[in-house]
Amino acid sequence: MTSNIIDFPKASVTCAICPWARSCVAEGFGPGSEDTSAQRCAAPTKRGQHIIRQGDTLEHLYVLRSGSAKSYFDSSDGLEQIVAFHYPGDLLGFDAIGDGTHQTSVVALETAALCRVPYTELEQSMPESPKLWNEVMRAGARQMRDKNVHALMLGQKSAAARFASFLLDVSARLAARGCSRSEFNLSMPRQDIANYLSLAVETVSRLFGELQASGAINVERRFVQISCFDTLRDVAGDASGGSSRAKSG
Amino acid sequence: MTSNIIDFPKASVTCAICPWARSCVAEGFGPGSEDTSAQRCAAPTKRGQHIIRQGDTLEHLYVLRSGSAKSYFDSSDGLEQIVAFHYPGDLLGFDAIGDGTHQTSVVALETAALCRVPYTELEQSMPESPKLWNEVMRAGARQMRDKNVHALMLGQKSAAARFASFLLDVSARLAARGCSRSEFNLSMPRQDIANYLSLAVETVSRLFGELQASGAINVERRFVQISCFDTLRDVAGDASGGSSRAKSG
DNA sequence: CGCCCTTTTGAGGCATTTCAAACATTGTGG
DNA sequence: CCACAATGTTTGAAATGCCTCAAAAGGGCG
Repeated sequence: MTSNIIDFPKASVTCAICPWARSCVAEGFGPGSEDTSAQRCAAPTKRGQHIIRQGDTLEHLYVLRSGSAKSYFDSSDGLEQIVAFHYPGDLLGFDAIGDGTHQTSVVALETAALCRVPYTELEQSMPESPKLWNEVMRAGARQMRDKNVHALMLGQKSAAARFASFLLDVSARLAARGCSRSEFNLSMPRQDIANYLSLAVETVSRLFGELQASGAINVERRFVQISCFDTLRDVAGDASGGSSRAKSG
Repeated sequence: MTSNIIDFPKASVTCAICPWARSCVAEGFGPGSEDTSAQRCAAPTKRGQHIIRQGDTLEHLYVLRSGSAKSYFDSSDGLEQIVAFHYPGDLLGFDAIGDGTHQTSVVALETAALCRVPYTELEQSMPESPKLWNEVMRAGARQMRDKNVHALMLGQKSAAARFASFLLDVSARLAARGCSRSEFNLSMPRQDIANYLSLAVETVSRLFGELQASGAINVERRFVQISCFDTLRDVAGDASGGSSRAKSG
């Protein structure tokens, strides 16, 4: 078992039978959505393959149907920051709406199925399906909240607190998709966790070890079992010698 | 001179005479926008007053017309992170669209004029004015890009690089609004700069001193003169002993 | 089976924080 | 208009959390 999320059927997928339809922004797209939705499903994407490349012109938005992905941002000076991990139901590519150019790259962390939504088509459907647009906008706004949480984590929390927050976050996201909240496989390498949390890989490795030693979790490579959520929440709060840096006026 | 932005007329303001209309998401709102726009202008807000409070139900979106503001996010554990500074033309409150609740607080940094847009009204106008909605969405997407840049800055750059990036960013934003890019007043205290960049106030103070000593800038309290943009760009890159922490796979 | 990527562990170093104190500025009431 | 308080800013010295460097052990895959 390497993936938490059951694979999505590869062909003839309709929103009607999609397990994620309820929480999916693509649901209800256009008139007669059951028929048209199938053709919007892109071919499965394997681990490491790019779904979106930073700098590309906006042609499609995507909805992740199965598997997982990361999106990252490259600066002009060669720095790279992973800004989000994605799970089924997530909208990919929203930031490209700003100026018609994708601002982040998105790459599959494991075999993934996608819905591909042509943006011009989506744009033209706006007057007749305001509800769908509202959904897209709401998905964007939710991502914005996530980014605020991420910024707070990077800015104000200690390494241990960031790490515990990350585990709780993954747990919650998987639980929201019907998986176990206490047992799951991380789909990303330590390196990606480190980058997302802005820590050194070695620090992440040590934090895994420390949390395991404390009895709060059990780790076997990428397989994680959470045995004490309270401990995790304590650490994620500001338990450790977390700096109280940069308070706001 | 404490403000870079000339004060906006307080009453009877119409989009037609608004200096920021071209880059404003509120422009073109509804039919007969010139007449209706005036009533959408909220009373001027003084320094320290809240425009939006985190947790409030979404009732209005706002457009900043003059002055400046900051938005910040409070975590359940009492931590606080400033996530953005705002200048005229900026849309405020987008993140509330996610679940109908404002996710960040917004407070004026100096006397500010605002356009207040009732959200239900805006929502109902969607079918007839898709262009406006597109503008709102684009504004949101641009903010998302800004947040990615912010995350990269917090995660990957040294204190000096963050600080130089900040000065260049403010300079660019003011320049885009017709102000001098090389001479301006910062509207926020050191404490807010420190929080936004996730540094200690003392570090920010020292960085001001160091950049001034290097001759790149001149500082007099909150008044900043940039004399060498190249130096600033160098520092903002990854010049100093910036950690190459957390590279992504 | 051997190569490469990932993960782990240890020891030392440094960037930035924390603590401490003085100074400047703004606002307020007498 | 001045005294006083509150806030904002600067500077110095010491402490520390996390990184960097170094090296080895553990899987995955051709």
